[in-house]
Amino acid sequence: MEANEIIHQTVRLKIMSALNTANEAMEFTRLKSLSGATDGNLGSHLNTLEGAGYVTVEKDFVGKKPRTRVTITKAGKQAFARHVAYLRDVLEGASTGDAS
Amino acid sequence: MEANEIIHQTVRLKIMSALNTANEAMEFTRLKSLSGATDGNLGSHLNTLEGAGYVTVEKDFVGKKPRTRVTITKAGKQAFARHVAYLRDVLEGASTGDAS
DNA sequence: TAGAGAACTCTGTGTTGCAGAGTTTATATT
DNA sequence: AATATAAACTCTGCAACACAGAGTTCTCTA
Repeated sequence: MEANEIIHQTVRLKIMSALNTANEAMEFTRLKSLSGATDGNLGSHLNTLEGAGYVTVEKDFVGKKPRTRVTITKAGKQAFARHVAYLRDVLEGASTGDAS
Repeated sequence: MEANEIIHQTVRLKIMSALNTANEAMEFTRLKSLSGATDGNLGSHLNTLEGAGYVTVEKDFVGKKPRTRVTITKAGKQAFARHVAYLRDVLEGASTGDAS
């Protein structure tokens, strides 16, 4: 089993976990305070996740304020679940892994 | 709670987890096959971990062959346990964290 | 008109991770 | 004696990354 380096990165791991748990769209602002990232940084991480097909990003306006909402995709959920399984494996020494 | 970036890196996470589980010295060669890292890379990761005080590295000779053995320290065990707790927190959405 | 907030994009800097080459020491092989 | 092999490195690039911070667009509010 292999680590998913896209998901493993700490900021993205927080984002993916939050989205996975929420199971519904979350706002940019929410993710920002949750992850502690700056605007630019968060935008870039979301681009990475979107590029991987793990999240979708929708922009609309509420009244006149822009709103960006992020939702985890099916592929994202699967990749996340797989990575969590990988972590469990590694952390519990469950892998008897001798790759030699 | 904060991520431990030293431990979080995938190769080092594997190493720390293996050492923590083994609870005794492990050989360089073993860690190499286990982590999949190249010689140089593994050496450098071990330096990082040693520099952080998470492992001790002992060199000796068995017969005439050099042997490097790596052992997790008390501080290493603590840091590892804390990071695992952090991961559990993040992964289970246990942190209601709003850092705003 | 002057802020303020949302959600960026862009640029620059510093840090990493990694492969691969070269090094040391010692044994085994021819 | 010469060669090869193994262990465990160090060193040198290179490419990717994370991050801060500045600048931008749009709109509302004071």
